[in-house]
Amino acid sequence: MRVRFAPSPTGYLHIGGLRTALYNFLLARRHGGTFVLRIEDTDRSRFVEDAEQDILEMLRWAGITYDEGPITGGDFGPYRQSERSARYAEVAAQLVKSGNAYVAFDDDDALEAMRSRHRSENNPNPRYDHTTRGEMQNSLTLSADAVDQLLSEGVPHVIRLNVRPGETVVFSDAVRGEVRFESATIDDQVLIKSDGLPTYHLANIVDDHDMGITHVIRGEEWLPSTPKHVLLYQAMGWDVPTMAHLPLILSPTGGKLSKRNAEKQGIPVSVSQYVEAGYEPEALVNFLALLGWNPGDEREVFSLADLTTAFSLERVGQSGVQFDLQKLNWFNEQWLRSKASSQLATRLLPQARAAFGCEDEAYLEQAIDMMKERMTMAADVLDASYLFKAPESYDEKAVSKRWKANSSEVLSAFAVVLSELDAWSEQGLEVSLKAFIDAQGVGMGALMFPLRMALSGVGGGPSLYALMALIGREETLSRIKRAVLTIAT
RNA sequence: GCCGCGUUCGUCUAGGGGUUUAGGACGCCGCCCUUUCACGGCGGUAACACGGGUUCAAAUCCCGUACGCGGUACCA
Repeated sequence: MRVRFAPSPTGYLHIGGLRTALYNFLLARRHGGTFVLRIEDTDRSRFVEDAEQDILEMLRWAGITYDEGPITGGDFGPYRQSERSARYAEVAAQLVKSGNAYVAFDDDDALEAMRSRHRSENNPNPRYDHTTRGEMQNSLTLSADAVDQLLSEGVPHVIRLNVRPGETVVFSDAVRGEVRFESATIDDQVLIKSDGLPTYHLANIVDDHDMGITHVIRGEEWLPSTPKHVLLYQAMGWDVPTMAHLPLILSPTGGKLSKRNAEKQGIPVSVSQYVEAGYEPEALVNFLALLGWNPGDEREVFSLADLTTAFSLERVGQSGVQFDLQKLNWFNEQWLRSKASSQLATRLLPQARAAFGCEDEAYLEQAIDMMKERMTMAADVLDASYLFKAPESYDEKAVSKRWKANSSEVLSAFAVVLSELDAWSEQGLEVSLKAFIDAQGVGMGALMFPLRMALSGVGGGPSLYALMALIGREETLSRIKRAVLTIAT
């Protein structure tokens, strides 16, 4: 088995692209096959300089490795289409020779003229096909001499697929079963553009054949052009690989997950944006894997390794799937909790340093330990600024609701106990606090709430015993003192 | 317009003729746990697009309609 991911460097890696890459990768790993990365850079006008680099980086971030590709190399290289032009020209020439393709000289104006001649309400998009090619300038309508003449004069031209009407093109899709198209509904696709470079359709089938690709797994947007590809394989006498068209990822409202549309709804489309937002790679991979595929049982949390043993094309769904950020966040929480605090601390230290001047990785690790079950994103720990410095303000609503007349008094009395406490530890603090409220005859809340407010400035958060143990005696006393002064007045 | 693909809780989905009072997960709501907020536990909310047919029996098979999505470029 040989599969490939063949992105076009016309933009940064898209979330849907990552899923396609993932499914290809999983299938290859599952079956001991080979995963090829091929860069389809035949569109000079939309080429984005650093897109290829982004694609490579994002795959690496996600943990998706490939066996052959640009940089990596392999026996079927080169792996950038811009470096394989000669081969496409050769195949195109063969197709012309066998009558399966033809040369066409029509420029943009001629094309538009044809379209406006035929355009009507019932035919808003006239095609260059068997019904219209007879009225155009091509090697089917011109004499051989005229064609040679134009070619020798260097007149710009393209090569088009010669689609004969009256045939039914049938292929079997691993996800959808048998799919059929009438050839009369297929246009004479441009194979070689006037700049001499191939279109996707030609380059793709040539490379898939030459690289020995056995399974083509790609997005559903390619389904309508698959009959053209089948025709091309047949014209060259090549085997058609197994086709599998994945359901499209839709926006949360069901529309296309286009950049504009999605970002309006707060859904980033570039993988790099998820990296920047701080998502765990395992979470994105896990979420994406389940978007259009399921294991058939009730498991939901999968590592990449788990996925490689569970994945199969048979369990890929057929209908479009809506992107749900909340579910992604849930996966992120799951993965965050499974990670060692020490690992997260190492990662977050630079940010903690920038925000709070925190240089102590062990301290950060303890802070993460107590915050882990409250975090959606790793960096959430840094939002709890009270872990690193005294609160600058106190939540007014919470104060007015729960700061009582005796709160300052209780707090001040407890501060005395704290200043004399021998065992400054989570357990020691808990013991002394409980002894204190017993002795004072006050309720737990009468002390806990003012204390929480003094230490954190907010109404909710981690265990106060843990918090005091973390920030230390001096800081605890100073925060209490300050709160008593600030809130009481 | 035409061509293609699709349609089970709001979302991701299981189920593919009788096992179904249609199961799980996210979300939401409630209860419990609890100093708080979370975590966790328990419970609840909520779906077979519609119409025909086939069959003793249809969410499941067939046809039609509606709706959604994709394609209809010298983009990929």
